[in-house]
Amino acid sequence: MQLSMKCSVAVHCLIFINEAKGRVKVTSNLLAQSTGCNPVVIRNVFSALKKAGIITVTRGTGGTELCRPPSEITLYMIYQALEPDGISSLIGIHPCDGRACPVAQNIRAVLQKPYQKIEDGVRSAMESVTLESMIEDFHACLGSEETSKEIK
Amino acid sequence: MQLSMKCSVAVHCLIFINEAKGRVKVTSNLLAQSTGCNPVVIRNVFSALKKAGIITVTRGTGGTELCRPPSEITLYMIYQALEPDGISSLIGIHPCDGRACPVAQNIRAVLQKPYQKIEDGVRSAMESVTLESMIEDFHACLGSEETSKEIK
DNA sequence: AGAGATGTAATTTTTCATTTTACATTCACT
DNA sequence: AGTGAATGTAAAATGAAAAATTACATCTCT
Repeated sequence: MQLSMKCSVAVHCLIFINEAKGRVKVTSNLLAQSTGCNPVVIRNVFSALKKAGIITVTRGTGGTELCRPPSEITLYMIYQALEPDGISSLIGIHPCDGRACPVAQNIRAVLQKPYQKIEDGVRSAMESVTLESMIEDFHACLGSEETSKEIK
Repeated sequence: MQLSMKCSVAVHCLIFINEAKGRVKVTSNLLAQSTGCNPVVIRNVFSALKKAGIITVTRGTGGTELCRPPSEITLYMIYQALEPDGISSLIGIHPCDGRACPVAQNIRAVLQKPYQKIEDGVRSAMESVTLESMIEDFHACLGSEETSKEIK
């Protein structure tokens, strides 16, 4: 199970929303165009980000905005919003519970500590990345291109 | 893509091999019983661990042994043996290359740094776990059960 | 030669993420 | 009120990757 593409789509959306602020009304169709996903996928991402308090979405007429400064939005918040069972969904253990072998009976317990370490490692890495820093990097990318195109 | 179950199967196998040392000949059929996997799955895991210099497998007559002390075998070595493309196979980016939107054109570059951080976090977490420590934890599990059963 | 293993290619099955369809709901504007 | 353009979600369809299985070649000891 991959650090699902939803996460990269979400970052894409958030950067887009930030860039569009005050200029363009950001709808699920617009972002579907930009990301190459189906509008429903975008709406589901919106829904998750909304529940997590990261964006507001106005019903009926449409439009999306960040509801806190990018410096306060971490990659971990974004990830958690989209994968509620967290990082454990990245990690699998083969099922071998009812078996006579003592290794089979205890493998789950033995792996718990290492997998917890991995989870902690991923979490702290993700917490150290803010949307702000990704936006800065995005601008740096734009700057290094000869033509810095506008979002139309 | 999950931190594939192969990894937990491999740890299972290695603990088993360690426990059986000098007592039982460890065949793919035996470990298939213990893990609940098909013998071919076990053989494939063996094959990967062998290439990585973690175990030796004797052809023809059968049997498997660790070829270095458990303190020198890290979880990262095991993982790497089984997933040659490494941790990047855990992480995905939605494909949106040929699109006009500047966010789409640069999202890959923007995510590279954060994803590298995550990879580093996972790697160092995995490097800090040795087979020895997992074997110790396994023994602790055994000790805490009233009947500490033997591998038969 | 035969029994019991491993080694591996190739196929089938299963599982799961993703996409899509469909429709109810909401809001603004006329 | 009524229409148009959105969002919100459930549910079904699609597709792709993982896992299991089959099959058979190869090896080693007795």
